[in-house]
Amino acid sequence: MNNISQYLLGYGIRPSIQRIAIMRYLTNNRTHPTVDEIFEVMRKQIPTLSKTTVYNTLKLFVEQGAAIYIGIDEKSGRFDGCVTPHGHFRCKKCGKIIDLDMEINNLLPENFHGTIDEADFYIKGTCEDCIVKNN
Amino acid sequence: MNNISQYLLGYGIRPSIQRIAIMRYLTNNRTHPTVDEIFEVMRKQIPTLSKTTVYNTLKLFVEQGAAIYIGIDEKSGRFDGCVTPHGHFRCKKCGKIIDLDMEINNLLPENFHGTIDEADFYIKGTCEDCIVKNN
DNA sequence: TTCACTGCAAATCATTTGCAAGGCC
DNA sequence: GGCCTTGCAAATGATTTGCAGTGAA
Repeated sequence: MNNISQYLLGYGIRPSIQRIAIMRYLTNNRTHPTVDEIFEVMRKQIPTLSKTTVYNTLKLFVEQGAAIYIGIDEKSGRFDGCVTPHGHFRCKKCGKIIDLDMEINNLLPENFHGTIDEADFYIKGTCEDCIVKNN
Repeated sequence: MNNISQYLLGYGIRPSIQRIAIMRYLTNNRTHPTVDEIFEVMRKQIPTLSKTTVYNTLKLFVEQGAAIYIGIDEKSGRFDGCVTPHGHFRCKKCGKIIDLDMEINNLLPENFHGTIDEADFYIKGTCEDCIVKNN
């Protein structure tokens, strides 16, 4: 019983081989991958893996709160294994997504009276690396 | 020459019948509609209207800065004719999207050094109406 | 044995593209 | 005439669904 199994169990998720592998990938690689990126990398380790399972698994993770869905990319959804509230920046040049440390809950407007399940701050522009490279 | 034509010309967009109608719809109805919602309403006024034209037009508006794309809905893109920076809240119960008045540019983290093209603050949860109705 | 999980294939849905016709300068 | 705009149909790509096989409690 490894710590990823423990993590999943803490969110009420049964740890199967596939689920452990996908969660391990998410936590080891903070690249905010798409379903396809996860699938392509994981199939090398688990050749029988189906893309449906990747979809199922990520959907389950998000529903149970073990991962978060990031909608900053218009083309396809991205996922983050870090569930602590923070913002996201996407570079329009290189496509990279960078985490922004922000206390999002402090930023809520005063005149807002609903309950909050999720909050994300999305920024798009050009990252420092691309500015330096003059891309 | 009406004021919507003027508005579009100010963004370098030639005002065709379709473009004026779609921009008028966006500014008169602050409902953050999807392409499909716009198409269904507009085809009653312009029966020959094609969904492709709605896509083309909204894409052009966003490129030219006359409207903004809202990625808060995982299913499909939404659009806002108000280009002044502000946040968005989506109620998970009724699906409604509400504008949040916020000076988004004041919220950027200090350690961030990229350039910014777009910024949006997304919140999801339950709106006041749905809380009152106990939906 | 039962029930959850997996994986394949087919279906669906949003969006894009190719291309021909129409309209404006 | 030439170019921009439009609209239809087909293509694409992401995601979901149906269903049968597998495996673990």
